[in-house]
Amino acid sequence: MKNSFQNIEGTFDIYPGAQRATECTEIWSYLEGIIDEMMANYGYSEIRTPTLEHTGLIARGVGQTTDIVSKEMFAFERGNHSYVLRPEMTAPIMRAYLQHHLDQNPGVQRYYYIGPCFRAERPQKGRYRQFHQFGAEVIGTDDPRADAEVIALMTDLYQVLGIGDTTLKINTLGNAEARATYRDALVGYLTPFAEQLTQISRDRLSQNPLRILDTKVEAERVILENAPLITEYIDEESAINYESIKRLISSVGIPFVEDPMLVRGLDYYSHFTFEFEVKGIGAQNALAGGGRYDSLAPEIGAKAAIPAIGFAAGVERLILAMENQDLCKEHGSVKYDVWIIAVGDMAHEKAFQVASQMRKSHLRVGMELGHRSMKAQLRLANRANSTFAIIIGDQEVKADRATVKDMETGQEQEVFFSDLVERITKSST
RNA sequence: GUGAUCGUAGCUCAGGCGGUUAGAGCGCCAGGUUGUGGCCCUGGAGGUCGGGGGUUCAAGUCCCCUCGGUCACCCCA
Repeated sequence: MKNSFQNIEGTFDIYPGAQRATECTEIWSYLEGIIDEMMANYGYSEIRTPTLEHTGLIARGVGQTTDIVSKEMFAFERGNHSYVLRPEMTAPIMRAYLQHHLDQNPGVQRYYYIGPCFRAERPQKGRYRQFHQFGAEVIGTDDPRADAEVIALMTDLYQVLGIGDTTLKINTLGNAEARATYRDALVGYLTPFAEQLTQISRDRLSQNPLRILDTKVEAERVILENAPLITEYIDEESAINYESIKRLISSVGIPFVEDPMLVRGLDYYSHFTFEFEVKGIGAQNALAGGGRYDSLAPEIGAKAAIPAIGFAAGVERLILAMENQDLCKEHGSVKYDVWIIAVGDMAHEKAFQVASQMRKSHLRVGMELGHRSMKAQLRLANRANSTFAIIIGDQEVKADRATVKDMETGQEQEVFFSDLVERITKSST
């Protein structure tokens, strides 16, 4: 490249007309529009928090021993403070909730967000160093309907987008005591096999044994076949809630698969957890993941637990799934109502005024700004997919009439400048 | 962080075992039609062959380093 500056590894630009769907402005706009609409349908309000947070918030919230905190953070020092580019949004949102006493608002709080997150991993398909997440959080209730609601929300979104082939996996991790008992049982079971485990799993045996459950190493999976299941250790309240959630989502026709090995990699999850997967987007097939995180609030400064449930979904992965299922094509180009063609200095000024007037009437107006031939400008009108071309030359300025050309039929008509807006508005809607 | 693989025009790619001014298609610009798009024809612009170093009379081609892309492990959205 002649240009010596490039975007940083694992990041990418989003620009109009990009060949890759994940880099194409039009696809992003379309998707963001659908997400905003869906969230509004469900009564979720947008929340925006800073990209930068104190390192301590993330370390405490997400968990010191998680991979995200221990090796994937973009953190830096400045003055006496340590900052991070946020690797996820749930902890920041809970921080904002506590900081602004949002529990004082009436009723349960429902939020959604969309924005960039950062993790220092080696990039691959569906995984970038700067990536985008959108998600929803319901804070202030432990009612199973909240859990079922966020599931329904995601399911509806996939349906509206037309995405098929998704699998919903669900599990419950129980309360803290249940998990501790299970953890001991699992460690007890796995310790005799320690010699056969990978180094990573051996470390986890003492650090975070539940993480061993989703290993991909075949030998370890074989060992795990006879391991105790968390299902046998779940506390009664969790079990009842879990049954309610299953009943609720079944009652609205949402299929799911129970997976007792599903544990999420962030420390704040407890009770209900879930994950949406899709085929065909590479090894990183998790479209969205989430669960209940009642214990997050006290971890970052609240006096007591605050019941909450939410999920995070990857925007890039969603776009990859759309692309894979051929759902990106029709969102490729902007359609113009009119394209104004001006030849000559007098015409240029007139065209500027006409464009201004038409734009005030909410028409989509395109116009070239250089001094190019009529032929060239018509070609642009054609490429821009415009319904009409309005031709303004010396003749038109003198006659006080523009030539309006229907780009599909090729038919032309002379229209007084004063009647232009009305003429176009009538026929373009 | 580990590994594999790739890097030639804006894009997709050709360039046998090193050998003249590095090519094509698409796209872009202009003209063919002195004021008319799509199709067609003609022409043009655009490349220090990712970057640096080395071997050689000679490197896009061979060697080393480096920077990126892609994919997988790992992890997760």
